[in-house]
Amino acid sequence: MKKVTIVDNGDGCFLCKNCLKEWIPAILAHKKNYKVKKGEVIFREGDPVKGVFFVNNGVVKVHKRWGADKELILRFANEGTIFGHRALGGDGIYSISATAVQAGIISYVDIDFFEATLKVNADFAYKLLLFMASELRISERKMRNLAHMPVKGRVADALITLKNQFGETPAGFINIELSRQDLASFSGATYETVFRVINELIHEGLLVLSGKSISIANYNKLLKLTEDIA
Amino acid sequence: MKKVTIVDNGDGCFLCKNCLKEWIPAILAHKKNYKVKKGEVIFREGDPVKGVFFVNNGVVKVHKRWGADKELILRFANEGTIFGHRALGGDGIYSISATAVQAGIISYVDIDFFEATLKVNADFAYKLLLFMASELRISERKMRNLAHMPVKGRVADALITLKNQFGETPAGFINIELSRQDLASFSGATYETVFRVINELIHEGLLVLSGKSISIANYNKLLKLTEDIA
DNA sequence: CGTGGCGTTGACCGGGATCAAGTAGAGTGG
DNA sequence: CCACTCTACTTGATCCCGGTCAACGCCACG
Repeated sequence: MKKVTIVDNGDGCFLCKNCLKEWIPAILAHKKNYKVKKGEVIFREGDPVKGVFFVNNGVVKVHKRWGADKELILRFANEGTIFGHRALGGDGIYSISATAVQAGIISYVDIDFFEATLKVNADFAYKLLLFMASELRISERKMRNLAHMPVKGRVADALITLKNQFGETPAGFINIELSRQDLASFSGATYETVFRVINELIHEGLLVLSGKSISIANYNKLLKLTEDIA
Repeated sequence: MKKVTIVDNGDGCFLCKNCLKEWIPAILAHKKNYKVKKGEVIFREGDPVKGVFFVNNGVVKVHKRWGADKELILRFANEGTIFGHRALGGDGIYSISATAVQAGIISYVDIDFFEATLKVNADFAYKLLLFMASELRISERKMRNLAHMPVKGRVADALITLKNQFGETPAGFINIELSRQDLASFSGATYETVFRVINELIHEGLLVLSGKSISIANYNKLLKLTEDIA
């Protein structure tokens, strides 16, 4: 995290939009806010762990590298979502990277304070626990998909996930601006393949494009591609 | 879980061999022990969630199906390890299956009691939290590997993982009896491919076989296959 | 003795990665 | 306003890893 601008616009909801309002006061006193630009790296695999982050505003991708020029995007964190918490109890080194894909404001809480809060506050720990259990279920599904589901299904799954997480614009387009490269990394496939697959999906009438924006034209058929009855 | 034998041999360590001894008394009072046979299904994807399990003894595979005849083994739980905890906060349906791969004794704690314990006991919740953070890191690494690492590397990684988790016999063989099919499912590849890859590794002098038992003959070279410098 | 499960091996082939090359837009400087 | 560069998008050609299918050997077991 280099040359970030410190801002202090106070509020915003953490961890999960609705469930943790009661703990914000404790955390508020100990957090710092940073403004991040699009594409800005927040932390990188191999960096020493300093704290835990929350997205106040904007979108952050959590990703993991392979070799020099391959990555897998594990998830996107948007407004109200924690990230960097996987570092808890680890070896003090981030095992993943976090990069802003849309400009925004992120909050930072140092790891010691965060751990202390968790140890003292069973309800808070419990909520985080549930969140992590849910992340684990998502991870396991994604692992299974990467192992067995063809690319077409994975792209469909990625689009559905994005729609669910970010919603749609009034015009019906998935409400996130994502480079094709990022969509590919999120699907676990190459740029070119994802491109071709999206074209297929358009020709089959499941998707509609407008510039870079993607709209799901036939949700049910798209969903069917993610099922395992092949 | 059908026609299991209830036994009561009392002790054994949970969650993590060394860290949770102090909480055992509370859980002991509310757990039941079951004897499981090799190959016995403990619960299945789609089953309603009733509780959380611990392995007292034996080995359990946690796996997820794809279609009729494909699966991915997510992890193995051995002595002292919790499983089924991902169901916490979910929709009340197991998203994965658990099957004994070696006969043993498992403990069962019903979900309500387990949740109540977590909510009341911050330290306990914290320990479980750390465990889940570690599982998340492992999952993410595995996802990345499934997306980008060739099968040979994944098999190498699987063997190293097994060695670390189960140790070696005095003769230097990985101390778990695993069908080739399970090894394949754990590596995220097919039976035949894994077979060929293991042959390669033997010819290259990295592995030695004795019946079904596998011994790692050159750990460093094996490890090198799991690195991303390709 | 059959029979069924697992191990073993070869032949085939297709999905998707890789490579290469062309196009279009967005900023930049003259 | 135009040339120039750079990055992202688009598309075709090729290749190969690894999945699929099929066949056979082997041993355990009813």
